Amino acid sequence: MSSARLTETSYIVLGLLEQIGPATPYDLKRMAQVSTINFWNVPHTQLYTECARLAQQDLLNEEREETGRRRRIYSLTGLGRRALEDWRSEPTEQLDEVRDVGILKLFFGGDPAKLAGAQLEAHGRQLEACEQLLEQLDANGTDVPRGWRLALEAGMGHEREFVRFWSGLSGVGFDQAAAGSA
Amino acid sequence: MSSARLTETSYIVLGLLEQIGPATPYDLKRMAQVSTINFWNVPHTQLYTECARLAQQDLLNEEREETGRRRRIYSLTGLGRRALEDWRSEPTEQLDEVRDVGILKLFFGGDPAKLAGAQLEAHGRQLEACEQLLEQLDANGTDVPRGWRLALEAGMGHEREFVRFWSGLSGVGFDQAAAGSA
DNA sequence: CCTATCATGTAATCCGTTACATGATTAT
DNA sequence: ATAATCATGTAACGGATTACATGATAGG
Repeated sequence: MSSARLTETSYIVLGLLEQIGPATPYDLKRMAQVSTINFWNVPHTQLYTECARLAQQDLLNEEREETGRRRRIYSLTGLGRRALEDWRSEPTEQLDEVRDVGILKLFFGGDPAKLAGAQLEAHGRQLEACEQLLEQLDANGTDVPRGWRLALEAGMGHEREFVRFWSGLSGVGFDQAAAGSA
Repeated sequence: MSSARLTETSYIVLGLLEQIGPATPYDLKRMAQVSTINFWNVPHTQLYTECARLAQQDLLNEEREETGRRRRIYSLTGLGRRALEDWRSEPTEQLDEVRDVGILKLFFGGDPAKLAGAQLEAHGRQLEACEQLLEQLDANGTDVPRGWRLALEAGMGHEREFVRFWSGLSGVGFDQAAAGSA
């Protein structure tokens, strides 16, 4: 009913619910941890509030367990399903920024070599984690959605690009970094 | 005085002020448009409020024009300069996500080929804009800070990676995208 | 002189983060 | 049983986006 705008977080909730069916916010959290977490993390508290918000707009159905914990269980309504489909089927030209604190420090005069050391370390670990996740996906065979794999590969591409970029700076001192093209 | 935490936006303001000296928020906006804007945009209204906030913490000095518009002019205090230096000289292992709506749609089942079309278009334009900016930087020769160029090159690397990724999907229909490794 | 656009700012709203808190479940 | 960790949430706060609004400047 209320016409508050839908954010990316909204679509993450709608999309996850479409894939697993009725679930609690906590279920969504666990699911996100092995899927979107690599490129779009959403803290668990937001999943609770976002589910409630979407329910208010009749995009989700909300039920409560009769017994015990009385957890809230959410599922897509027809309206929610349509909102998701509309969003998904509309290609976007939106360009999102690669907001990276390491690059920001570099921009404002941080020491390239020192930054590169820390960043290479971190991105290397991240890349390994991605590779492990990829293996898991492969192990599960065909029942993992196409998009999961594609998004993971996209993320890994950027990780490799980060590694490439920082590698070029890792041996470079303060002075040499200034040198332009030969 | 008040001990509110400093955000990346704070450091952008501090950093820009270090480079141009005393300036109004509007000056900062114009400066950002030819420098950080490519990888970290900050809306102009935030520059006004952020300057005020930093002044309250004694990180910036605030003066007002005597005449006419009575614009506020900000400059770094010693405290501000030190805060910037501390932040900048501390390498970070922080990994920021590449939150991209196109990838998100892909993840949730958007059509790879359709998305690729729109995304290639947009990223292609962006890459061109980067190249033009790079030429401008080169034209200005040596008085453009080292970090500007490095950050721009980092951004361009990611743009090229986007192009590479979506290119791989542009000819792919709904069905073929499912095919794994041979 | 009138209009349009640029310049400059304020205020409200809302999302997202952080802090906190308690009920289950498992391990020892 | 008790401690520790996992599960499940609520509430406060603050930064960021959006909407609005008015004063200068330039073009016609």
